[in-house]
Formats: sequence, structure tokens, C-alpha cells
Amino acid sequence: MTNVFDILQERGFVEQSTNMEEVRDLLASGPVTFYIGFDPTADSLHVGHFIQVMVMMHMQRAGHRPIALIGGGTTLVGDPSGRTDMRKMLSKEDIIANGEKFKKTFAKFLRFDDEDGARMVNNADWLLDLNYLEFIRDYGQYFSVNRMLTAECFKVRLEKGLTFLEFNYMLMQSYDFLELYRRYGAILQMGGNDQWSNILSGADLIRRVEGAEAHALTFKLLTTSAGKKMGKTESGAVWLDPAKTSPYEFYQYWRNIDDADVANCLALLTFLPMDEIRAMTDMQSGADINQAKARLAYEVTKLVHSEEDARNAQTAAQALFSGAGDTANMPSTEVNLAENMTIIDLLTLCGLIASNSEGRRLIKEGGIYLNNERITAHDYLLGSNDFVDGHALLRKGKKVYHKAILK
RNA sequence: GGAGGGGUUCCCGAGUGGCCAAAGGGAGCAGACUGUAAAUCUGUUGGCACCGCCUUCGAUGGUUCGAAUCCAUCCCUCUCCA
Repeated sequence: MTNVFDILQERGFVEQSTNMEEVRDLLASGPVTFYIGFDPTADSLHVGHFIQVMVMMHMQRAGHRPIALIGGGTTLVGDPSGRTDMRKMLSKEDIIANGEKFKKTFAKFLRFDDEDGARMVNNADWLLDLNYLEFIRDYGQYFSVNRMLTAECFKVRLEKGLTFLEFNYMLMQSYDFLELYRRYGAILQMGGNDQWSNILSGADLIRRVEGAEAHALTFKLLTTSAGKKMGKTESGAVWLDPAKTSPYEFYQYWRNIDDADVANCLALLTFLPMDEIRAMTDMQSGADINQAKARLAYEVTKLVHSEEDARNAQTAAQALFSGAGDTANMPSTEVNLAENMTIIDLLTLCGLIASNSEGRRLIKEGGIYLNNERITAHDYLLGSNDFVDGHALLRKGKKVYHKAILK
């Protein structure tokens, strides 16, 4: 069987490790208990988290034991890594509620049932009860402020300002690693490359306190070929929760990504064999890369949502972009046809525009279509003849479709 | 605690009493071209009952016919000193 380390490396996940060779050998020698932490700062996981989930799935498939750590405690502090200013402080209630949502999502991707399955833990369970004096006496002595200050994750913040609260984040995360080592024998922590300093610091702590060897392995962040963070849209992040990002929008996000990012995304976000991915994306011909995007969108949607959702999104997209056809799976809104309802009112009801001004602007620019006819008057009045078979097809620009259904 | 710098529209950043809904850039959106891609070009980007009106330049008060611009107090932030 192929070493999962090689799989991860081949697919382009791996960024840094405490020791590539040792970690590779470790993973080859038997089941390894490892963990990845997720801070519940929002009420849903997003695609940036998903790449970490993919890693856990690869690892579990290879027989290793994942621990998904929910940072109910660390979120109270707030990770300063990669941020130019302090995070908004979240209330305890929100953090707990977010953590519950995370749990449900993890359950979709990992096997938690049996003895050797994955575990889900919450660091609030041990961090909340720490006694300040005891903690700094027992563990504070192992942290050198001098060294912490040289850590990359604090560099930016040393220029803009860093509070003592956030400075402690590294200690909390290090203690997590130690705790999981003690409780479950976790000897490997994985995470996004922005977590490198935090992870390293935890491995150090285990070495100093327990005299044991612990390892770190970090992964590339999901970025575009231009180096920008992926998974952002005009309306915010691309969420895994279908209530926040519908499967159709989710599908469309991947369908529309840049040519340059397709191969990378296929490798990181799907389980398709690498040979197949290379065959799909190595070709010079233009049409094939477009096909690869369709495949990417389908596969990722299937993984994150379901095969049915993926099929529906695909059917809806094909219908829309290859001319009129089946509109059954398009995003839709039920509306009442009111007296004197203008096109702008309808766009607002369907959530396609944020203000009337925006609607007026779009119409002026020729970006609004009703039943595939360009609308030119912002005071266009809707009549029942605009609703064919009880629905009207709205389009904003080239790609945003919406169906208004009469109640 | 002391001295000095700064807080401007989504972001960066100009603007030091009327010509400012506020230059320029980035990002977004739309149009053209395309492959539901990129690049490029064009337009656009506070709100509304849109040739007019209303709200915005950290907060609250004040001066003035008139303030993002001046004054006072407060909050936040950076640098140096302690």
C-alpha cells in the first residue's frame, strides 16, 4: 500500500514538516494518532477548512486515527496568526453554538463510530478549568518570549499591535497538543501553513515536558495561482453549510474558477486518481480544461453535499448555459404578483440586488434579462404575461440566474 | 503616565473652510471579446420618490451663512520615553 505521506505530497498538500523523512517513516510504520484544530469563529466551516478535512479523510483511509479538535477554548482567545488586526471577540454562547455546527459537518466526512475511528474533542474541556498561576508556573517556564517574538505569525502584529491576550494563543495551542498527547497519544499535529509556529511550539512543549518526540506537518493554504486566498466571493466565503451557500452556488463557484487553478483544486479537493487529473488538465487544448472544471465542480459538490445535489446543480447549470431548458434546479424565490410591480421590485424580492440604485444601474448597463430579453427600462412593469407557466426567468449579467415563481 | 503621529466611502490612500458623495489605485459589478477561463478595452461602484433630496469622512458637542477640513472633550491606534 502506498504511504499516505506520498499521496499527500503527490497531490500537493504538503508544505513544511519538522522532519519530512521521519514523518514519512512514522506514517509507514503503523497507525498514527494525529490532530487538526478548528476554531469555531463562524457558524459553518468553509472551503479553507475543507482542505484540512480532506487530509483527515486521506489519513483515515490509510488507517490513521484523526482527532478533530474544536477550539471552543482557544477561540475565546483568538488566533493572531495571519491577521493584521485583532479578531472580533466572540461570545461564549456563539462559540458553543458554532462548535455544534462544526461537529455535524465533521460527522459527514469522518468515521467516528468504532474504537479505531476518529475522535472529536473540544479544548474548552481542559482550557476552561486551567488555573492561571499553576499554568504559568508549570508551562510558562518552557516558553521563551524571545523566541516567540521571532515567530512569523507575530511579525506583522508587532508592527500593528498585539495584545497579551492574543500573545497567549500560542501557549494554548501548544498545551492542546500536549494534552492530546497525554490523553490519546497524539504525536502528530497537522494544519494550514499559517499554523506552523503554533504547531512547532506544541511539539517543542511535548519534547520538553514529556521528553517525547512529536511532529508537525503543515499544508498549503488553498490559494489561487495568483496567490490570493480562495473561497471568497462577493457575498463572502464559500461555506460548506448548504443553508449558507446553496449546492448550486457551490457548484458554480468551482465551475467558474481560473484555468490555472483547476489541476490544483482537483488534486486537493477530490479523490480522483492523479493519473486521471493529469490527463484531464495537461492537455493544451482549450475545450478540455473547461470540461475539467465541470468535473471539478461535480466532484467537489458531490463530496461536500451529495451526489444528488451535484447532479441537480449540474443539470441546472447545463440547462441555463446551453440555452433554454430545464430550470427545475435553479435557485428560485416564490413571489406574489403585486399591482404595479416593477422589474426592480422583483429583483429585490429575489435578492439579486442590494438596493434600487444598483438595480437601476444594472439595467442602464444592460445587465438584466427577463425571460432572456434584455430589460432597458428601469420602470418596466410586470404583468402576468411575463410569467410563463407560473414563473419568470431572471438573469443578472452572464452567470447569475434566478427563477421567480408565482405563489 | 509623558511627547509626538494617525483614525476618510469595501480595502489602500489623497483631501486643511465653500467648486466634496469626496482625487488616484486595488477589489467588485456590468458591457464588448471569449470557453460559465485569463488577458484587454469601456462603463460603473452611499441611499432614495435619481435633472432634486437625504445620510457619510472615529464619537459627542461647539464656532461659522457654510466643516471631512477650525475648537473642546472623549474613544481607539502607532512611534519614542518611563
